[in-house]
Amino acid sequence: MAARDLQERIKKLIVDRRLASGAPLPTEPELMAFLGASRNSVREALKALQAMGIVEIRHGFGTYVGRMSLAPMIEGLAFRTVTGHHRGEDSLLQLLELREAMETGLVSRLAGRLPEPDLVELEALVDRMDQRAAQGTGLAETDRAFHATLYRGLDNVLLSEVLEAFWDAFHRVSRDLVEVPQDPRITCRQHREILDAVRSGDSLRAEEAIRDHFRHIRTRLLSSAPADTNLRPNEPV
Amino acid sequence: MAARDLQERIKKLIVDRRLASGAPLPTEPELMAFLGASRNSVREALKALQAMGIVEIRHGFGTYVGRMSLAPMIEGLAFRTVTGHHRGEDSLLQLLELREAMETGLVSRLAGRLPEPDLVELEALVDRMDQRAAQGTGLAETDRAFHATLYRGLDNVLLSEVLEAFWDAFHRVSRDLVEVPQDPRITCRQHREILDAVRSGDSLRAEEAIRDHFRHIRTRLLSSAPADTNLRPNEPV
DNA sequence: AAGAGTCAGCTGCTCTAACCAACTGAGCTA
DNA sequence: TAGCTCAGTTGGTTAGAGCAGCTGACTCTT
Repeated sequence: MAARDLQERIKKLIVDRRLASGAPLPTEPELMAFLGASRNSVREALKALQAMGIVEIRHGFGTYVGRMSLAPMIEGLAFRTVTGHHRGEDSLLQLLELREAMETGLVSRLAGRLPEPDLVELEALVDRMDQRAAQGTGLAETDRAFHATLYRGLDNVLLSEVLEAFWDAFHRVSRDLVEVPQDPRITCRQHREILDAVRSGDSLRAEEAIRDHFRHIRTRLLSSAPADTNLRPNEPV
Repeated sequence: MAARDLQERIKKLIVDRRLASGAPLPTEPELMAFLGASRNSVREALKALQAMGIVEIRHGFGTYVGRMSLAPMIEGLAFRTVTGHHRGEDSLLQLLELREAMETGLVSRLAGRLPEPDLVELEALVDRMDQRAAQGTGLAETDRAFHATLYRGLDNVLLSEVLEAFWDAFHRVSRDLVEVPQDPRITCRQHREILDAVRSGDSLRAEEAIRDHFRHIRTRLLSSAPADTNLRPNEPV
């Protein structure tokens, strides 16, 4: 009865006092007095809020209002996908489809509207991808950066974060769950095509380029071995 | 040091033992023994997992693997939006744009592909909306049901849940944060247009119908008074 | 014999009190 | 002045006791 309330009351405290991200919360003893609960209960509430990214706890320093990133969502999504996969559902494929649905819809409204600096940055990223592909290094980082930079142009922080969150969840799960046969050169070519299409301002071409990119990933996914040997659903943060 | 680990180890336990949603977890004493931690620490870890929807705790009964719904994500998103709004950001508008971006992209691929039973159900919903509009009753429920039923046809549970989550977050925040001038008849008309467009199989028309719907909501949002009187960021569940 | 009431036992929930560990900053020392 | 040390703050962890919700078997009544 009390526990659920404590969380709500702490959230209410944050809102009422207009505490911004990074602002310090009352210390545990202060919260005990304010909420009229034992230290234990207060801590459990804080832990739950921490798990939601609402609060950030620093040992020996204090508790602060969290940055409220979508990190907890990634955790939850990743875990959900892993368990679903183990139960024989196509959860990973669904996650990929979710990304595809969003990105195909979004890239078309980006076509021709991306400012030159962003295009340059994307160009540089694709070049870097080429280098890495030649070296045989992993493309994950640059791929993530490419997608992040691309949708930054939408001028909607929330939207960008959601897209990145889905990217993170997908890659974390697919890395741990399936053996993906890499194919760097094709990936590079597809990203360059996406970039060119966006630059040209041709919405349909851009959309098709994204769709092609995802089709490639999906194919790799479906043709991959389950590789279910050693489970490790999550890496330590 | 230990606390973060405990969560991971409990998650690992769920994965390793292939526990499905609803399956019982070890009791607190058993977890204490298994994890080699005190009761308190175990409980804090469980509370955090509960906040993420990974675990479900039933007083006097036991702890179980949770349904891993996106409810926690709604919580987090809603809170984030509320605090952002108070800080003068257009967080609520961003949330609405996020929904619009997703739905415009998705409705086009639904056009002409929705099975007849779903169309009938949508028809019934719009009729019900008409009734309620005439009575002056709230449209929220039927609106939610309409959008949920619409995207059910995508055959992607995750996608549907994400859309519903965004719907929930948006409506919860907008209900608490701004005074929205209702306009039931226009809303009804727009939903009927969406339905007709989808039924006709005309992708572009469907997309435009959705866009029109959101444009209407956005207008109401921007023209509304802040209504910042009595904050209540979240209702008790 | 069938039904309702009761109680013992599980479960998780809350509290108290003590100590451990990380960090800060004032004061001391070289 | 530069560096160290140490006291005081903060959160982290443990222990043990009692409270509260639920289940199932046992008993008493009908």
